[in-house]
Amino acid sequence: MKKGDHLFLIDGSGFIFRAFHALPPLTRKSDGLPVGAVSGFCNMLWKLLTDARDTSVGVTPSHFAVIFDYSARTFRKDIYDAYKANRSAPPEDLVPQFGLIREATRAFNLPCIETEGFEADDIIATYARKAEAIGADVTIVSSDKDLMQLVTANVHMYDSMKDKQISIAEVIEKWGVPPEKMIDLQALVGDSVDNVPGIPGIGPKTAAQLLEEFGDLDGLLARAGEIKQVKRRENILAHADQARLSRRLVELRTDVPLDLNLDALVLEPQDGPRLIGFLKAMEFGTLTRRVAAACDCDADAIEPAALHVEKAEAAHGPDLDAADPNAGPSAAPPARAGARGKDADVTGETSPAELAKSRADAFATAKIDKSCYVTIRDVEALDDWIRAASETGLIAFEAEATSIDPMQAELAGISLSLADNTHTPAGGEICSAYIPLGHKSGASDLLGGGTSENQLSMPEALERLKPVLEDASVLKVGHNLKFAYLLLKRYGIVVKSYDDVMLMSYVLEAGKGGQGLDSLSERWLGHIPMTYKEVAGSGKAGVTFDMVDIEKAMTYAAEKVDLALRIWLVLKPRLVAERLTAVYERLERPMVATLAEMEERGITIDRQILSRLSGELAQKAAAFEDEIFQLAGERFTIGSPKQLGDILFGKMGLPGGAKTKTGQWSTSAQVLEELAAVGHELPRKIVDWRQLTKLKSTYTDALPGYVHPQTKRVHTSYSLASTTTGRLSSVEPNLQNIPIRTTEGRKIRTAFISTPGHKLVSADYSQIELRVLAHVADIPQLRQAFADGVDIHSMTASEMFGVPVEGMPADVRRRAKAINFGIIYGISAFGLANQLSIERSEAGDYIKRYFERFPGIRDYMENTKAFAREHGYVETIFGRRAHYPDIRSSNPSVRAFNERAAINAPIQGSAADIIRRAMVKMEGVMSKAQLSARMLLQVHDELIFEVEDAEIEATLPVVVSTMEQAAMPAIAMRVPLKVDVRAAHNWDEAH
DNA sequence: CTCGCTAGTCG
DNA sequence: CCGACTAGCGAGG
Repeated sequence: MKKGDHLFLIDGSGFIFRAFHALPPLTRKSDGLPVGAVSGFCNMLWKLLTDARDTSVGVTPSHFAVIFDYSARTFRKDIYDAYKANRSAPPEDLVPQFGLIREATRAFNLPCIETEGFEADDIIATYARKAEAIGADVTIVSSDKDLMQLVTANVHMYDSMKDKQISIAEVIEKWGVPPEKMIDLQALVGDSVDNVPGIPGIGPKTAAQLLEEFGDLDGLLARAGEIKQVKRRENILAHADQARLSRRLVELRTDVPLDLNLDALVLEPQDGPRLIGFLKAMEFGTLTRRVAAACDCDADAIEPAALHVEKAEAAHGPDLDAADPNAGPSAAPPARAGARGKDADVTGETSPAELAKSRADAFATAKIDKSCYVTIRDVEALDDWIRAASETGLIAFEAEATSIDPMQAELAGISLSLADNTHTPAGGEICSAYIPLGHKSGASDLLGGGTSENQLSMPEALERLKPVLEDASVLKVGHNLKFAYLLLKRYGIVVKSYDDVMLMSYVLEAGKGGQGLDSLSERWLGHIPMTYKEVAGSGKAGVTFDMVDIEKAMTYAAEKVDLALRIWLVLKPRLVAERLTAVYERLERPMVATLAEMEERGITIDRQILSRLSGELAQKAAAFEDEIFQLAGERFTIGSPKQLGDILFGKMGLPGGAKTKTGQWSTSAQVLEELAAVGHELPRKIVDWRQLTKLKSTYTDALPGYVHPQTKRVHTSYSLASTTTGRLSSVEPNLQNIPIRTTEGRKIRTAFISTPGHKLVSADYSQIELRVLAHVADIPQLRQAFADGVDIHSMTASEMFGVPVEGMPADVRRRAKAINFGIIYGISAFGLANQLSIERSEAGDYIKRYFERFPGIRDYMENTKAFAREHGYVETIFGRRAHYPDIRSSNPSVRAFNERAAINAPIQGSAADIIRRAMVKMEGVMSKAQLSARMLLQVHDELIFEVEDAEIEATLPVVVSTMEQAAMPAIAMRVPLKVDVRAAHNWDEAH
């Protein structure tokens, strides 16, 4: 150790007692072993080891040790027999945790120090003084007053639970004397807990005053006769020896023989797998996840460690304070160690599945009590909630705003929900609060409504909330967190460490129903929540949330977070039980921040181009309308399929083809094309008119309306949980269906442009779904074709029809291409016949021939169907599940439809997983390569970036390799992935 | 004003 | 034949 180093000394014994009383009585899930203090201890160590700079310690440790009391007689007992004789046995629930905390220390690869005959405090004192002598700085992690005598300019204390540093000034503030006089002060005051006698009638205030006047204890005892107060003078004179004895008891020894010298305390790197093994054995899921992420380990692959400590008897914890001190609504958070009911988790569960079940059962019937919801209107109450969140490390939150568009919304308020003990679901206290921040006075105010009275100022509240929202050691729970994430990012808060119950449910139940908070609440809690409409009205009578009466808003907002927290408690163990944690952690949760950033960036569109196109389309469409009315002999609504059908198949008597499922004549493009092909003029013009009006109404007219007033860009919103297969979807506007297949439509893409000095880069996977098929079904010819880089449709045509690839007629290839797509879609003769406009029997022959050539594909399809029938779901190569409950339907067409979807889902879903992996990795890859490329859009198999001109050349290969390697290392694909990439100033030319 | 239907855009 | 979203129409509240 040298000058400038920084030694952290953890008062392990002190921490155990304090954590035991301050933290919720957490028990290990599987056997009810009390582990609350161990959990708090591990979280603290992790935070100090990874994040100490961000705490109020403000420095990173170079040396680190955890010090414990050696549970035997100490030298103080020899001095004074009654020393610590008042101490009662530690609480029953704490006993097994002593050993576990020592194990935890070793699992963190930290020195675990204890010396017979000395208390932890003496060892700490010895190390601190030695380090100080060398010129190193010391932080003692403890809030014990007995250690305050050690504080100097270079030795500080740190209260980890309050995140507060204790330096000279804090000691003076608290005790009225500087640290070096703490020994004398304690000698005068005594300590009834430790049986340090002191002098009767002298408390901290008097002691400080006396020391101020007489300098120190010796000075005081020598001149005690000068004291005016009779009783006080007599007490001091009578108990002078007692005070001297007390001083010997409280003064810490700095000469303890040390087994490890200072250099041996140097901070060693973490042994990730070992630590994860311990944390898994303790069932500390959140911390396991964090550690795994930090050390880039796969937690799922690590076995829980075998603990050396004897497993305690599974027992209920003691019923601490039975009464709830916070009965009745108040703006105070639920008591930390307060009332708790039956601990449903301790009733003998042994497996994650059983825990998941008991949680689900407990919550399915738990009553939701809205009477405990509160409004936070003052800083004190807010601070109480924030402190409680920091202590429990878990809080549900939601941002309420004036719009469902996070790019336009203004914050109206924030709701919070805390559980006093996350492992006492049914009986535990879950309570919620709403912090109104931007509410306006009601509409009755003719002046238009000013800011409502009696709410916290938004900047002040956000300043206080920011640290906890950005604190990686406090898990934030929410529903559809991307909304709050993006909204708060606009307010300067970047939420760190979160769980999204919408995504958790999506991973568990995609295909089984909606993932809205209302659906989840009904499904898991049997509770139907208030609707937004009930609170804010709708349509003409609707108001923005900031105009809603605060009491009403509070109930609605507080209920939402209450539900989110309960759903989290139900779903979190289910993820583990169903072995879906990796899917959630790798493919879902990281997408929240990735997509929020893409949405925030948006893309520039050229409104002039769109406006010019709109004009052209309007002119052309008008010309078609005239001609259509001429040919029809009357004016009618061309856009009405019903009216159009009457004209074509009624009045004009054309041969009607297909009917829709409601019995109407179909006027689909396919029907009209067939009529046009046999020489009818009107259907052709209808088809053309439809194309023009579609382009105009859906794109050229609509897109400019989405340009953001401030950013001047278009910000789509991606939905992470609306498809069964794992694909994203894009809304408001949908930027995943911008035209490309016709030259007219394609022009719209020229309106998507890069900012000056930049280009748009489009990178798309080539044939990713067929490659996935070749991988999962393991088809030799397909694998070979992709390995050789040959045209896959030509290869298919060649195999099926015996036509050489060289000089293949375009039509033969077209048919093979349709068959290839059909295969991915769970082919049917009906569908293929429709697609190719051929007879169903002919399509059937094609399929038969295809399966003869590629029997592995038929096997894959049959196996997938059988799996889906048996399990009700299918899986992607990364383990994502897509559920098809109707695959067992007795209705043959419903069943067949579900079978086709089930065949398609692993293919489409695996491709979706691959591009998700690429997206999650992309940002880190770019920053590592010191490139500033910004990912803007995702279109299923394509990513669009905006890249500075000077960096294009360097960026393209990075994009390509990140995308092509995206399946690795989780899956080594049997076929290569191929990515095509181009840069240009607009999307049309880049694609 | 809401909702289902038809149609058409994309991968 | 798979997966999405949106516009316009028109029926029903």
